Amino acid sequence: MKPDLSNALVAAKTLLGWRLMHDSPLGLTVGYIVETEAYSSDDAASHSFQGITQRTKIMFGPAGHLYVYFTYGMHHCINVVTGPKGNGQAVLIRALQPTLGQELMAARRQRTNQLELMNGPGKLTQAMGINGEHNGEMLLSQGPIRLLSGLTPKHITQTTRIGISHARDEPWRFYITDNTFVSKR
DNA sequence: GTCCTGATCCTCT
DNA sequence: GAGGATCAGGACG
Repeated sequence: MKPDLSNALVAAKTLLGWRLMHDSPLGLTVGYIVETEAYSSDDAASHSFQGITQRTKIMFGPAGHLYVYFTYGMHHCINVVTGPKGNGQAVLIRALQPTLGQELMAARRQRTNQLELMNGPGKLTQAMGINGEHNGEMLLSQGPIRLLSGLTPKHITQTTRIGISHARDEPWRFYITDNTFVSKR
């Protein structure tokens, strides 16, 4: 079973309720995807807007790969590449609900509050042990980081994206309604 | 709860 | 050289 990654907007909604798994040397961590943002090819807020660069070339590759970038001098964020090859779309994973490996997540995060393990894009990469080494990983095969089917959310809330200065009025952020593990309501 | 700030460095112009 | 798809902690109320 594979998610519909034909375009970023569809994929951002589809991926809610899917699980992200990382089978690392230290142990297994898994969480439900509860919050996403879509970044399209003609989107001024997208890293791909300026065209292919060393950093963004993964975004222009085939769908289903992991795009990892480093921001604010200290945080990694992860995206699922979507759309046709050469188009430059992706879905940012903003929050996960922990389901397996909470002890390892807590150790990596130096936090024990379950709600604060992965309720933000920088937090979840730290909790899951994902960094720049994983840029380009294939998520739909038997690699160390994978997408697994999960639940179908009852209700989805659509709203504007967080932390951007361009295209800030576009309602391209999605989260599972009433889920307590999202980054912000 | 809200607001403000410092930390810290990669990427592209 | 500027800016960034962030986070945590402190001040304040």
